[in-house]
Amino acid sequence: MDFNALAELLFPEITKTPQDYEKIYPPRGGDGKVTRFAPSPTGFLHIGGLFAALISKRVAMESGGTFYLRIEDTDKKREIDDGVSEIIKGLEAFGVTPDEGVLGFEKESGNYGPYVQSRRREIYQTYAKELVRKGLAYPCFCGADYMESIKAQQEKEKVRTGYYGKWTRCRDLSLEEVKENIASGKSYVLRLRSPGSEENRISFIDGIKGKIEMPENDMDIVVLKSDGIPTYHFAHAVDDHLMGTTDVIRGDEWISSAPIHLQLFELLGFEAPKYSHISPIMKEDGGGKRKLSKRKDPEAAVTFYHEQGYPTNAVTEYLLTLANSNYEEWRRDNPALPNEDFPFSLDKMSVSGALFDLDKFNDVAKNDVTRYSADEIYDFATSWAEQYNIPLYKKLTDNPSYAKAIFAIERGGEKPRKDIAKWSDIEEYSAYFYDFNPTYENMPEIGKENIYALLTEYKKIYSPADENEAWFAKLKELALSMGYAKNPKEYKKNPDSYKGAVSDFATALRVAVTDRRNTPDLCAIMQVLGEKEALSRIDKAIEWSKK
RNA sequence: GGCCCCUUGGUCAAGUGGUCCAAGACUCCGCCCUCUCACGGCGGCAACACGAGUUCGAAUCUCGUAGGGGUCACCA
Repeated sequence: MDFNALAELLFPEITKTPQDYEKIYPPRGGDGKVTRFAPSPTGFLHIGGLFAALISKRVAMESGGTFYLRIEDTDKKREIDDGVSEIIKGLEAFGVTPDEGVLGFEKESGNYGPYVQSRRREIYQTYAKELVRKGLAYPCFCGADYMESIKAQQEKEKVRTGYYGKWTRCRDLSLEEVKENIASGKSYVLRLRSPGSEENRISFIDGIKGKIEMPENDMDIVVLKSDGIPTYHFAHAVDDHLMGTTDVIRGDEWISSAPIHLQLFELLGFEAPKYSHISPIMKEDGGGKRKLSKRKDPEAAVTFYHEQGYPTNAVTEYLLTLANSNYEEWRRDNPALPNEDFPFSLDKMSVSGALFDLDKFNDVAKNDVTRYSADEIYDFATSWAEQYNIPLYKKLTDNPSYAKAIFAIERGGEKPRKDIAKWSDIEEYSAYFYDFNPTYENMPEIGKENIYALLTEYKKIYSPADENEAWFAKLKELALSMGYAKNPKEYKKNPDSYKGAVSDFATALRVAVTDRRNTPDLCAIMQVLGEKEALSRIDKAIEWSKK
């Protein structure tokens, strides 16, 4: 067989050679690691994708290397319209921005492009042609029907399914036969003539899982589809070689095709990258675990966190705790540092899949929120509300300083509150500052007449300028003078000698002002409300207690 | 089914042959602090999948079993 003739027959229009491309894309120099995120634009960005991208970026950052974004759009059937922009938007929202590659629609940076596979057709074909020339690839005219029939036969015989060994009908077609087939208009794919054998064992060192040993690939896998577009396997080898990727970090569903990839790199004369296969993020499902599914689980889509209003940084922090469990410890020791400063390490990655734990995530988010100032929270919350909660947006922007004052209550300091995990919590958290329609059903059980007396007396001593300590001292003094015990314990000891405890008084006042039993510091709340509003609320409660 | 990966409390996990009658975090519970809640402090429940072997000694090494996951496309 004259492979050169076959190559020319198949790729007459390809005039470049691999050497030409090697010149155009010279090795990158420097010893930083080059990583990439290479999704296909088939849907929203998945949390697992974000996870892989985050890790890839950190690995590059850690070594002073480069992290780039490549779009694998070789399957036009599954592609969706906004796929690319969804991915870019998603990455950007969570701060996983690429240093190089695809930046937006028709927009990219870097010297190793194009970074969109559909624009690299000629490159793939050049390398495919070379493969044919070397006798390592051949056209295959077996259609879907034949593939199905051998699959059925193989299943019947209980042997491995696939195009290999004696099942390869087109492997040894003569040049004449190929010509005839093409002339008669038959479509074909280009297959690898795999030199491998199932008997041989190959192994590689995975950056996360360690040594992995598998049988060598002996399948004549498709390299170019009938439309001349490469399969993932082939595009992966060509692109990651040409783009100088040193470390491929991807989901562990790829482990099983690693032998194909290793073989491809070898046959093409490329140095294989270091592979690190990360386990998928799982979800609890009726006692068992399963991969987070884009279909069934809303929290699988990165947009979920956006819609709920989780701080984007909290998502990153949680993902980092899943990736490197020492992250939490580091965070505790360095509460003020940006998470970029954390020394990320691939070999601390867990080998098994972690369950996504919403409780834990909420805790991470709450802690994250405690680190923001009232102004920052205001900015985050308004931009979230503008998109997802217009009534809240209106409230917040009508009076920014009022809103900021609300967020400032008990913020900062030694004992930060952890009420807010996500911006959508703010509506409920701040409700009584805006709409006040009290039911008073939370009033303490001390009798309306006592509440009446308490509140009327309180008005006389209320001084809006009082700070917490003075404020409470006054309240306590008044309560004691009116026959209340200094604490619940005291009251319980002698319930008959008191009308209640100071805490009942505080609760009555709290309910009068907020209609809730549980709130942050009441003194601060009254200050934020202002003297007029506070007094009017107290009056309202007094009115109620008269009935 | 073949091939491959995985297996420490409910969850995330530390642990690389003795320092482990197994750390820490989340959740839950109790107590303390306390004007409520929260925060914080103290304490509690709760785990090395199972079985053999190697070894003076195993969560840690080996083998087997079981369970979970992945993959077997002209999808990535």
